[in-house]
Amino acid sequence: MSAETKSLNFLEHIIEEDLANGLSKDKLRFRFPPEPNGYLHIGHTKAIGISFGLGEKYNAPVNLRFDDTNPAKEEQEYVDAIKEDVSWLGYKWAEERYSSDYFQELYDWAILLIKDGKAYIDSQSSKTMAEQKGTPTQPGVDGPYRNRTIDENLELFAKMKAGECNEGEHILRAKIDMQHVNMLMRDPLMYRVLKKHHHRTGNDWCIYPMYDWTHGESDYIEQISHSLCSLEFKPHRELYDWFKEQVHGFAKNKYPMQPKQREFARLNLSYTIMSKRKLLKLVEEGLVSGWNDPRMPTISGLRRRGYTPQSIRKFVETVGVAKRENIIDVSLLEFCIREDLNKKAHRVMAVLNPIKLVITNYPEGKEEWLEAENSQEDESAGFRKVPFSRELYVEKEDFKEEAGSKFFRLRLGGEVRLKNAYIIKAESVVKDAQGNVTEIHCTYSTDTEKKVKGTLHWVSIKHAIKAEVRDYDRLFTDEAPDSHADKDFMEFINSKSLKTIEAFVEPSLADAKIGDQFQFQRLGYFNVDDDSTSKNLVFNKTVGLRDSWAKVKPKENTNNQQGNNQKQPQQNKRSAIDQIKSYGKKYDRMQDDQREKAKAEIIELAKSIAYEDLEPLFGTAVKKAGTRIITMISLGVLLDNGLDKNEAINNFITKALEDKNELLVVEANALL
RNA sequence: UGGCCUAUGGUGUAACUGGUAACACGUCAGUUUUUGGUACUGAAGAGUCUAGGUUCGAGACCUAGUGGGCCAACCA
Repeated sequence: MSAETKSLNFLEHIIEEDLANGLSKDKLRFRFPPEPNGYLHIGHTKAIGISFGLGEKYNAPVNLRFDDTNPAKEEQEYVDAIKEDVSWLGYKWAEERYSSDYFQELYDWAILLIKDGKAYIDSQSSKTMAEQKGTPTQPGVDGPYRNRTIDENLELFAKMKAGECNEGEHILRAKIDMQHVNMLMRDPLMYRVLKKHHHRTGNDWCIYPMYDWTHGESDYIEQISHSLCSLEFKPHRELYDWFKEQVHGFAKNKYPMQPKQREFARLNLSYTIMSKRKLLKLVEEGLVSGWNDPRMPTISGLRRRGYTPQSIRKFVETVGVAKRENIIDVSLLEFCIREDLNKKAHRVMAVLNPIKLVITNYPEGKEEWLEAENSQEDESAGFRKVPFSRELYVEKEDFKEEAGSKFFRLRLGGEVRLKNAYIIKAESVVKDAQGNVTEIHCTYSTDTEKKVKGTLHWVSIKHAIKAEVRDYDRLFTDEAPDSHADKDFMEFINSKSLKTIEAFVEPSLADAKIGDQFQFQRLGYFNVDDDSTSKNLVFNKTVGLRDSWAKVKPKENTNNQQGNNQKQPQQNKRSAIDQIKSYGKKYDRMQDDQREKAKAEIIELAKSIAYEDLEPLFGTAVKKAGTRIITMISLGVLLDNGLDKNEAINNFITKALEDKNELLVVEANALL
């Protein structure tokens, strides 16, 4: 129960080990370093949660650092949005920093590196340099400028900085090793000429440092103890360390601690994408209303949709941290927001798909204001009044003329409770020319103690307020839209991801404010959208309630069968021989009937394997009887299909006959 | 023809320096219920990718294989 019993993730293990090895706890310092070139998304909340979470756990400072070294892509708008999102999540950064704060210091160090013979000016085109770089499997070759004199390098670098060079004319690169197995170590670029206005440094600079040179040294300047980033930066670590060691040589008095980069797997969510570039495309092509469209996986989108900071933090916490690729099921995110809103949201009644219901024995013109509980989860939530009258709206789905015993809602002749009101009985219906029910006529009873199976929500027609409700579906139809080599993620766009509904809500909602959150009873959680006005209320459906009725309900579930589709391909993906092998692991421990089934499966699978697949298993260790048995069974199938016995087969069988495992002996005998 | 990372129920994470798998979501069933919600109780579901090795003992350590990911932007 207590926090200390919770097991540590691998990053915490690393930190604990460092502390045990003498790192002082007050030296711990982390950072979250976004590039201000887009909005933060749910994937970033993992990185944020890790670094800020560690900060909270160890009471260590966490800087928010904008990695702003590419003026071509970065904008103040993004800086502001990022700050808003991080604050909204409830995290407090120790200091707001910018990589651009360090341009001068970085430049000074670059000169020292040149003087050390560790960096040089290259003056070739990017294309020829790329060619000289080789490929992951082929080493690179040295370029013609690699051995320029230090003086010449210094002079050219100064000219670059002075604005005397054009973009692409010269660059500064580190002198490491063009034959290095790690491509990043093949004389990486440190500076390029970029005659662009920077959102903070204006036109002060016309050379800008590259990521590898900037990022590590920014960590170093800020004396970050653990620099945590996602897995794709793993290859950069070697370079990170190389730069760090060079600079530490000049600056160890000023900056004693050398940071340590460690990498974790980024978060992926099913049915959405996590790439700023691709999200930008959705925005630019108008497929969503903006970065904060409620369907977007951005923090601002989730916020507008009605997700709370607590729910997102809980989500990130439950997801955990490790180093393997993952796709997290959206149902976990949905669980987190339901759990949070269940405690907080007040219950109200709203009818999204109305049908008129008339209570024939309720006097015309009469109205009553009935007491309704705001939340059964929170006693302090109190009560409100809801108006009741002769004519109501209820959900179309809640009525059927005839229905099976599993249908707890209203049917002709059946009784049902109206939430917060009376028990009614359906007596008759009115139909239009096409035979559609347009009105349900009921009688009511004031005996509310009576037990009935169903309870319906409703709204008094006379008092109800019209409201716009936006119902969202997932943005993509594929579980992993950007993981297909042969298909573009845009092909999986769900064209029906937004449904606008004209709904009727109870009058207490008249003064709901933007951002207010409610549970529309029996339907789900909804919040008041930014577009809402007092004249035209707009609600977003944050998430539906868990709905066990939907699972029982026959057919008509059109697009909710994704769950089944997944299992098949996963199994089919394993080759027959692998499936057979996995039977082998447990074969000798199975119950008789299970074993019969398994054997039949194995015989089936064995028909599609080759002898070459099987032969290596002849050498299986004696103690692994199961594997040897399944091998024997499979071998039998191959022999039946015309395979000739050879030396290896005979040896395998002979050896098996002497085994102490009876099952194996039986199978071996069968092959004689 | 390379290097690095990774492999545990449907999903995600655990298992302290080796002692035969736990938690959450999801699924199923029951109880409660003026929400087919919530809460509570219970169940099913993996023997840890494969093979070999070290060991009294391996999910953990070693080797090889297989699957997945990353690495050749004057992006970060």
